[in-house]
Amino acid sequence: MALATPTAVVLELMTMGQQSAAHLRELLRAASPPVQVEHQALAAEILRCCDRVIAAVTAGATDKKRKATDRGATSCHLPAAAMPSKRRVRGAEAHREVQTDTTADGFVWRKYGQKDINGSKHPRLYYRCAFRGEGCAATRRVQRSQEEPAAFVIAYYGEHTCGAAFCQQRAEPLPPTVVDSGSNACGVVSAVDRNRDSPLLPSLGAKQGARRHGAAPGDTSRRWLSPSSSSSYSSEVELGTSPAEEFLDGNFDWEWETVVNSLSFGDLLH
DNA sequence: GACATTTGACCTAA
DNA sequence: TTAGGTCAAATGTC
Repeated sequence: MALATPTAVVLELMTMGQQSAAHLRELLRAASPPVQVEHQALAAEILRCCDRVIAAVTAGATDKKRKATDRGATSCHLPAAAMPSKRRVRGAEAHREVQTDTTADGFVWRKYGQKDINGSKHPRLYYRCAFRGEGCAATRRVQRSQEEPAAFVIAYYGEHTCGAAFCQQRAEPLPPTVVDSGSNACGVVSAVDRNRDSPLLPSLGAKQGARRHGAAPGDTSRRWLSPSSSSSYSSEVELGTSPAEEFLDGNFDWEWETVVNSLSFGDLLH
């Protein structure tokens, strides 16, 4: 999904959200019997947030044009996370997505770095495909939007050869989708905690087991166990958790958990 | 003990 | 020279 500039994407999404919120507000106003005042206030609050984000992004874009020759992202109102990469010449050209609440995309990623970025209060996280050892060179860069904490700007680099080759060789393909907690700043209970006792996901929380079985090969190879060497390799689900407090503190230090469960994907997804 | 994550250092493009 | 991207040793967790 190749998108336009991140700024355009954010604007488009926020405009959609704004329209939806406005629609919701009108529905609540016209509701019969009348809904509670708090509900209307909530819709109005959502609308205000959208307005503010759009205003901020628009201002940032204007500022960016004005300072086109200025390298410093710090001087720009636009969140650094939404800025086009100033440089990314290693590897294939990226495409970029903005996702809300989740960074899950159906692939298994391994974090290999984190960097504080100038002008952004949230660090940028670097992931590479967990199956790098199988020759998959895909990487991605994840950064939470400064203006919209629930939104992640995710840039992808390289192509997944694991999905096309490695995964298809297996009787049990990698999950085509991901169970994700919906990392956000709204105090959502982490998926791990939620699922730990779930009868559907009996082995969630068996983090160590996930590491031993699921884990990705290659990379700094001495520490990576090839899935093909594991007799009990099973489906993996990547879960992102983001304690609201930590995020609000600007730490953005959520933990990615790679969790193995013994269920089929069909079971997992239904 | 085995593995994932963290984080400081290094590399390199702009 | 600066700062984004990556590496790899140290550390933490199970």
